[in-house]
Amino acid sequence: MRSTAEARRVTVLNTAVSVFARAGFHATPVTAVAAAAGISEAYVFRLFSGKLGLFVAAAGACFDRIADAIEAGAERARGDSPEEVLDAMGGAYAELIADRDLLLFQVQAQAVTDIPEVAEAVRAGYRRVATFVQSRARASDAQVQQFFAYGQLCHLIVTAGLEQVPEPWARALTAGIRHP
Amino acid sequence: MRSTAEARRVTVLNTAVSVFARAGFHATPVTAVAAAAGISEAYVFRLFSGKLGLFVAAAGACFDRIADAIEAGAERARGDSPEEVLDAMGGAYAELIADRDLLLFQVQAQAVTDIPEVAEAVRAGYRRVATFVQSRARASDAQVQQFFAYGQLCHLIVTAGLEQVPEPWARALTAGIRHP
DNA sequence: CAAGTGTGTGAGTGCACACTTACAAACAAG
DNA sequence: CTTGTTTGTAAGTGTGCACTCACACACTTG
Repeated sequence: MRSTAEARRVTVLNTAVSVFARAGFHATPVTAVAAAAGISEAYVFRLFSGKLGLFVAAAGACFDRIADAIEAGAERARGDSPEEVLDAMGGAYAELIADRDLLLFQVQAQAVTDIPEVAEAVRAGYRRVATFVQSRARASDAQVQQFFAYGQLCHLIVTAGLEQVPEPWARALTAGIRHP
Repeated sequence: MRSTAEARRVTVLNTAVSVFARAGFHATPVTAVAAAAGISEAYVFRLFSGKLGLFVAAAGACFDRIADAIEAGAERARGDSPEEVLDAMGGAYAELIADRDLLLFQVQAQAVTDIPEVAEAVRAGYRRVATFVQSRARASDAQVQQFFAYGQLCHLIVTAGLEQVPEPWARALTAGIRHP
């Protein structure tokens, strides 16, 4: 049974990302993530230092998964040009967030950046992803900026459910965004 | 004293935007907006149908102010080309969100779109703004999309406090964004 | 087997907060 | 002045939830 606690932490973290993604930090009781993880609320509190510690750790797990996916995507690029590599990264990201948990968790995390620990976790996450994108794709500042701008646009499209809106303005905002 | 209630609603709504902007829907008690507005909590509940009604009404007020600012900005455009009009609109928006309340409220609203009434309010807000931008600037779908993508990027820059980060990746993301 | 260590929980505790109700003062109309 | 309406509040009420603690089972080590 050695070190099962560490294994627990990993599974709890992944379920925490999914559960927090739906209603956010303040609206989801830790009972909810405990139940989803199949353990008691008390044990979650033993595994993590309070609800905030759990959320911050979940943010780390979330950005880890995103960074891994983008790094893997870069490997599948057809060529070496910034455009090709960025395109491959974008495709990998689009594929990853198809289930929406990772995207919605990012939105929830950004909403509670008034908590310093969360703000730092968000910065750390984007630091990792952005530095990798910039160095790996050898992209210009403007290209990196555009990459993230359209990534953030996805947040709006998904949270507002714009794929379901047939009106022209919504079609304009969602045009060309990969499989939403 | 006739119809002071309606005037109250307006002032409460504007303070509600500011107060909700800081910590979001679930983390701000209606006591907080009541205190900021200088009235009792009980009266807020009489003026609006529950906390949710207050938040949805505040969202309406928030998007009204944004739409008004962008419409006014469009009037100040130097020329009639889509680029010039979009630039003027962007400038007006940048100026408006200098105090951050309107920007942060949008982030908070997007975070609670799991509540259908909020999702509809967000859609209604973007419907108004996006249709105006598209028709007034006579911009292409791609231009409108880019306009909103970089608007969403501002959400990330502000919530994560990227203006304060001197590292290259953060400089790339904030490059050229007007006075943050 | 006894003692220790790590994994796990049930049953609280206390507090914050959404919402209500009963009541009061200001003002208007007859 | 009385009656009615609107603006406003103080003082609850009930509930949900973060966090704790005492306790139990599993497994190891000597």
